[in-house]
Amino acid sequence: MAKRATIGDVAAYAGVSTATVSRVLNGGAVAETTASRVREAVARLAYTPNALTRSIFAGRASTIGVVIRDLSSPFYLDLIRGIDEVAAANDSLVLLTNTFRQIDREVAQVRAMDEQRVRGLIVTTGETADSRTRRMAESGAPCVVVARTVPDPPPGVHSVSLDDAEAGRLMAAHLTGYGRSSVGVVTSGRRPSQLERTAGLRQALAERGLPLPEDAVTVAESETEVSDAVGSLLARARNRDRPLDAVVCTTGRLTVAVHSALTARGVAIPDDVAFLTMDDFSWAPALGITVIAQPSYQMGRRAAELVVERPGEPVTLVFAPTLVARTSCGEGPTSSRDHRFPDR
Amino acid sequence: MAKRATIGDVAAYAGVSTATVSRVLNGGAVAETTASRVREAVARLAYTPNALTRSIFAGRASTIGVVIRDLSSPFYLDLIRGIDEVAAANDSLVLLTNTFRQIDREVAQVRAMDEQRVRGLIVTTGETADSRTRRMAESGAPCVVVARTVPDPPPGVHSVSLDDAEAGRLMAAHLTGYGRSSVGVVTSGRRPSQLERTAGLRQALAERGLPLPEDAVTVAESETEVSDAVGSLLARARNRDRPLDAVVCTTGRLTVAVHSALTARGVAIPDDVAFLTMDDFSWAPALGITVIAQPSYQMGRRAAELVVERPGEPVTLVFAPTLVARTSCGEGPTSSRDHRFPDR
DNA sequence: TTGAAAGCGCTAACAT
DNA sequence: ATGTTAGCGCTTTCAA
Repeated sequence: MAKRATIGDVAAYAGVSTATVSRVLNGGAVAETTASRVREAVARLAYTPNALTRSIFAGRASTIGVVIRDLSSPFYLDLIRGIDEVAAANDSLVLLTNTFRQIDREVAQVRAMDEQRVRGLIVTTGETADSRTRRMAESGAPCVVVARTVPDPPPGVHSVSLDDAEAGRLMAAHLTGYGRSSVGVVTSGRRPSQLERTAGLRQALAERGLPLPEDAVTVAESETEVSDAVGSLLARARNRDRPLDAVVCTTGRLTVAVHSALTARGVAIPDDVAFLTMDDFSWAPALGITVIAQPSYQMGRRAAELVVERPGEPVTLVFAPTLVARTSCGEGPTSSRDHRFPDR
Repeated sequence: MAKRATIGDVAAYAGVSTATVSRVLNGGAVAETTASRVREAVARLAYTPNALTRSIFAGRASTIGVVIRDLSSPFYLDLIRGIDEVAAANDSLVLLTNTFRQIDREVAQVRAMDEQRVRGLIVTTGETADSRTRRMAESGAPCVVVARTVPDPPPGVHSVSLDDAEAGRLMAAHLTGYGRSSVGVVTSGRRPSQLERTAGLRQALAERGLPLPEDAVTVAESETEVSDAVGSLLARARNRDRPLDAVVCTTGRLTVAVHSALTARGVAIPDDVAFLTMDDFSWAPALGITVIAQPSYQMGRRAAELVVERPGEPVTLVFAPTLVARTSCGEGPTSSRDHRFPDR
């Protein structure tokens, strides 16, 4: 196992001091003849500077930490792509971890990022990790919370999120515009974003004189729970005068599962029920599924830019959702060509 | 911007030496009373050890570098999930970059990983970066090449790949078993894996007396080129006695595009042509698309394990592809229930 | 223009 | 059981 050349080796080989080598590497005043001798030595010894040691001086690493809850969600994938692009343009690498939706991992991983002295942190975690992100921000590492707003953020703590209530409202407007009035919801738990989407939907429905009763909202934490959730929605409707004519899914993660559960039960989309879900995805055009899209790639870019640009005041960025109409809610008044996905 | 507490601050606060603090942190022999005083100081000062400085001693960071060609491919996503899982179990973080299929980025990013003194590297790059990975391996950072085998690998350089020729053979066997004989291929360029899949397909077809002429194989590098590729396949078939009855796509990245191109031209699957593609994906069951699946998650795990376990001899792991039969090649002899995806 | 030397935050011999 | 000291690989004064 060959030892790596250090700056000292290069200096010795070139017959200069380490200070001189450092200068030619980082651009100081060096005579051209000396410099070329050093470059020669660098090449000969295949010297690769140690970024770790370098960071010790800067006080911080050049990496951007990213803690993702669920790598399998298309939203997060595009988010990462956006982050990565900005990082690459700023000579940063991305230190990535996946929490697999486990809170204890979230905390451990944010701590690990802190230990790595990341230049900044982008997290999609719950509030549990907030105390640490605050401390990190204090010590000079900007933290950007994604998919959630932070109440009363201190300097250095920013957030990038979607206008979730508006997403719910868009859903209501679209559905009612297509003549649907009895909506069932599959949602995925207690996260603020989930709750606000449902709340926005409920409010906008109410404004149109349509109630969204509590038992028309079912919770499915995982894909396996979706089938039951959809079943209960369908069963509930059967006991009423007004049959279910629309199913809304508030998280892109469960789109496949909800769609499958509906299809498996012989429900025709959109003839029996309209189907409307969150987050655009590559197969949505082919399947004709109408979605509320988040500009996830842009959100990733902006999050990374906040890390790089380190604004003095806390920044709260709320992005607007857009509805991409296809055919899963029926053929409606306006039918425009659909070439919206992908958005890069 | 509050300065961070260092080990020296903790030592001073607790009235001990830095060596003692280091011992309680890393488990040396310390009197319980002293230790608790130190822990108290750690808590008071919110001391978080600097992993960077630590790595300087170890000679290496605790991070695993991962260079991915295309984050948007489902194959790579699951690969990363596997890597991340193993990394987390070994107190490692994943340093991730996306090359966006640009060769110059590949080289720069592998170099960046080297500078970060990653504990090991997992790359999906072309041969261009091989000289560097060899050097990294020499200096003690195991490198695992994914989706490609490395000819004559030196110690520390491993590979994890799919038996691509076998994938092609599986395709041929399935298609012919379902009575298809005139196959068209959409492939994505000159990568070895792509070529071998086509070669395997051609060979197995030939064994059954079915030629796969050169012009039945079209290349589409990007999604936008797919429509033309599919068009030329269809046009070519029209000028022959035997119409096209199967379309094969050799890369999961282009599945949507090929499927859409076919559908847009009014081609019925599987009635007009059978459709067979690479890589399982979450919508495949719903769409009834038959695929050749790679155990991408397992491949990620094994790749990361090679980094962690650092075997002395070069390891070449070739995984077997499996065909997941659904309905896109027609209803065939054996129809088994399909619950294969996901595989975690 | 260049070198000597101090020091970044931490660990690991070596003493005590 | 604890402290002292010498680095790890690099940058950066401060002199020369």
